[in-house]
Amino acid sequence: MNQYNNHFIESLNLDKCNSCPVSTISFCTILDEHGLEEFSAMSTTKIYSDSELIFTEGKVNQYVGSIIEGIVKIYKLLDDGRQQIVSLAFPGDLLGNIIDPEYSYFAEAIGQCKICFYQVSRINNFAESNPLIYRSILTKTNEQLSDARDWLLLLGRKSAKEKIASFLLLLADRNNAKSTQPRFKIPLKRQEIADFLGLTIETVSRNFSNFKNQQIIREQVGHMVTIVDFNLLKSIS
Amino acid sequence: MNQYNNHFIESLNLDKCNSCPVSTISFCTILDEHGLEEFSAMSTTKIYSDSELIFTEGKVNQYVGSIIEGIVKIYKLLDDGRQQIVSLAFPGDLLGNIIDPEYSYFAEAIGQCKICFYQVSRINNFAESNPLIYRSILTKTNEQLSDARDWLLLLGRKSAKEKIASFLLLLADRNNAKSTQPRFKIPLKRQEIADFLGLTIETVSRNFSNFKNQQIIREQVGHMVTIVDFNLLKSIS
DNA sequence: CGCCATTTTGAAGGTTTTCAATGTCAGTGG
DNA sequence: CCACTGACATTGAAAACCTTCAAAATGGCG
Repeated sequence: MNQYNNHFIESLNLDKCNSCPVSTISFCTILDEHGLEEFSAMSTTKIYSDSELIFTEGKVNQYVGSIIEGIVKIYKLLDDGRQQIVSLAFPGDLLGNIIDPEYSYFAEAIGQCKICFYQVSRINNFAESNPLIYRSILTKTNEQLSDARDWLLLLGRKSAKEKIASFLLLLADRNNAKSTQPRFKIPLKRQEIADFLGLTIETVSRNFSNFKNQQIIREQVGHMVTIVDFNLLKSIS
Repeated sequence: MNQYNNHFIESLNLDKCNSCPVSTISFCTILDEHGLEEFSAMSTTKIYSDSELIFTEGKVNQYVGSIIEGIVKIYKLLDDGRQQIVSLAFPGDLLGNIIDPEYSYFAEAIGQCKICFYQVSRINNFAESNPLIYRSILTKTNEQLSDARDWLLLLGRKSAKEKIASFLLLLADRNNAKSTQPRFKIPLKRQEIADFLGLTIETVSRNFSNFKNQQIIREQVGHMVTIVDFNLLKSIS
């Protein structure tokens, strides 16, 4: 009975990874079957609903996660409440890190999110026999660094119009919308777009209106947007 | 003769690391004596003079470096020449990465710099027998990511005045100036400060003038600066 | 001393923000 | 079914902040 039960749990774990939609892009993808078996046994999957907090700045860094479904916004706050979104994390992206003693930002679900969590301490134990997991985490971290630096250029040097154009192209890219007229859902509210682009909600709204008037984009119900003139948008960005 | 020569070279390499001023903070610090011996044999030290280019965007990523002396600015450019400094790298900091196929930014020496280089391919070979080097690189990369995200908040949400204050405090911190009235050299020209803070040179100059008039800072010849009212500066930032 | 790069300062202008009001839309209850 | 509500988005007008353009001042160095 006990034996059967253990076997059952292990099967479940392996099934979980085998059926995981991000198994080929998450940081765990480098593991072989043996490593994955051990690794999957360490994981806990959790579902968050819209606007739920996942990490809080200042709290002890106990868990890292891998996003399975949904989008997570990573943001920082100033004392007076001004907010800056420093990253949007999509499925396959790593949430948190295994280095810092505490979280240095907030993470919040945008819409429903499914996240696969690991204890930081257990990852480090695991790494003793599977050190390549460090390289895999490094790869993910390096991507985030590269994205962050691209965004520094945007925040520091681009105009509002250029920022909005870049934002739309980023979303098109993240949605793998390869058509000449990509169509996708904008997952952020106007205020969140503003907090991502370092603008006010009014400036965001005005620039969206301009793009719509100039027929560069079209917006349908439910925040669906179509990029009508992709090349023009690219040259603006 | 050959034997003697080989031994001489190995001694030189070990000496190099033993006398290295950043041996306790660079990413190579985790290596034991054996690892360090092999590692140091892979390294090449190079000296750059002021304004010399170290990396160029788009070039194949062949080398990573560890800064031994001096400061390096990492920056990105827009097509029309607008520039954004995305990082200032100090002694002990890692330059470049071992993941990307090519450099995605420019790196330029600020003043004279001494840098210890390693071939990316050789680091990866080395890691096969010393995988913990990945964790060490991860730690450095993670720091850079954290700094980049702090800077996103600054660029996106702070006023010019707050930016200048934050910049001064950053320099004080990097100079380990723990006095109540820290004093240090500003290594950047006004234009570079502007490119770091997402401002124009005139705005930077005006805000420096304001701080000087309000006796918050004092500036001496040779870009030496004293923070007179540290707490005020902190509350402004 | 004079040159050149750099910095500072002034005045005008523009972009973005702020403040305020209006508009839209989905959900709720009369 | 439609009015009401509250959250979110848009629009307008004025103000603020930062930039742009221009000129003067400073400072290092031959």
